[in-house]
Amino acid sequence: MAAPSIRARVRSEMNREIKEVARRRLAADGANLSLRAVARDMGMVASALYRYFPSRDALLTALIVDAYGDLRDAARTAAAAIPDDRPRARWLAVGHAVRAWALAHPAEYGLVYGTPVPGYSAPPETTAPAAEVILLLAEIAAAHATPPADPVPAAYRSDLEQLIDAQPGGIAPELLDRVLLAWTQLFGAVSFELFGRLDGMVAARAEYFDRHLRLIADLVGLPR
Amino acid sequence: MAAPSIRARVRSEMNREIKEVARRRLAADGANLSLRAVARDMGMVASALYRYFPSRDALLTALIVDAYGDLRDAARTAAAAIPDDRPRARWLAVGHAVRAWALAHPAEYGLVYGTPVPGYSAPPETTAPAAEVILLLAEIAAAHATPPADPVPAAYRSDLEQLIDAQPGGIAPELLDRVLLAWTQLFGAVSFELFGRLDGMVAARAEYFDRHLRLIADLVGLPR
DNA sequence: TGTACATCAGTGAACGCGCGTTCACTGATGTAC
DNA sequence: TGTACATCAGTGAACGCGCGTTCACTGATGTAC
Repeated sequence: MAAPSIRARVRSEMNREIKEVARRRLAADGANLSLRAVARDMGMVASALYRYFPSRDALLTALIVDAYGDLRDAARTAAAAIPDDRPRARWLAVGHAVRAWALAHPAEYGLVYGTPVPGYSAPPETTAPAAEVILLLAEIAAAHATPPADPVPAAYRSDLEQLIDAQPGGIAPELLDRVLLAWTQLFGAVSFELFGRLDGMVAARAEYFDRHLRLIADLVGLPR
Repeated sequence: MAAPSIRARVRSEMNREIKEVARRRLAADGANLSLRAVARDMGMVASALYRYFPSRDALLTALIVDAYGDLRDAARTAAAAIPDDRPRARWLAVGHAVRAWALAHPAEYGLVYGTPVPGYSAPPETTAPAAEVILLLAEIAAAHATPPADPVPAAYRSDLEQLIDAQPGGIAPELLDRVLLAWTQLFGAVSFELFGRLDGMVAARAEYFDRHLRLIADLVGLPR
């Protein structure tokens, strides 16, 4: 295979830089990304961006896919740093990594876990990356957790079974139930902090979040 | 006291109608409320709105205050419908009422519990109404719940003590801790559903939410 | 009860700004012979 | 190795739209005498 041409290398470097600049704009202005603002920051004319992304939505989509990927990497790295025989510590590490990533990249977090951007509907290519963190949580739980046996209502149970069919990994519905609940609560806690709901109430943010994580770990049945 | 003049009555009716129309626009377009769109929908010219609200932000603020009030009313009504000696049922009723209100008023919910609106910072008059649901949850819990004794980290404990000083109602810090956690998880679960995070995963939304609520009730220590 | 004046809701034009996207173009870089 | 041609990144003007806010104005409604 031939080495990529100079043009191709410059092109992909440009691609990267546009996204980088767009992330900064997102951080400054919130979710309403403006192509013209991105172009200004790059010292180009707005129409030049169309060489790289066919539309504003395409750029947004790329940012979303990147955000999921970054978040997954942060979570995976944190998990890998804890030995396999300390599942609870690993669980906590993943949770704290998710929070740390969100605090470091609030705009990207908002893009992905915040109010949907009006007029933008996430294309199918964003749905697979969206599930990555759940999968990681499920892995940790499946290997080590023993959730309390607890009957699951029928309609919801069939949702669980469909998920298990789609992503076979040998997890019991009862455990997947707990993993989903845990996943919802994990991101609920992060969003609350990030979107300012704790302002003026809880100053000890890290401690408060850690408390959530431990209760969630209990919920999933991870050994203490 | 004199009866309000016709002019005053018309004026307050107009005020009400503007907010009503704004809510509908919010529902259609998401959080980026446009004054001109509201004016169009009312069949007036945009500048006429300035007779009623001094700026777009003032209108947003009014909508936020109203939203908190509505949500509180929905929660209070649900609580009042359950006899005092069935605290767990009352708790579940409040939770389901919050979710139902959010599903019925997604835009207003997003305004209040979603990603902060860029360029708008909530003025102080919105902070008191924001706490209303917590207070209701705390009331139910304080009267009936016995949370597991559980040491609270020092920094976070002082947050709790400050909250108790600000709103004295004879609640123990250990219980307020659980109420805050419960409140975070309650709204986390609602937001997840509303912002589309469950799409393609959980179809049995009500059952899933109910599961959250029951676990949260356990967490707070409400008797079964 | 009638008249003069003040209040105030709503109009319409304008200011100055921002936006996404299109299009014909220039000029540099790469490719084929 | 040199030349002719194709590719393609970036420009700049333009289209058609939307926005919040201001301002002088008209005309109806209310108030004071």
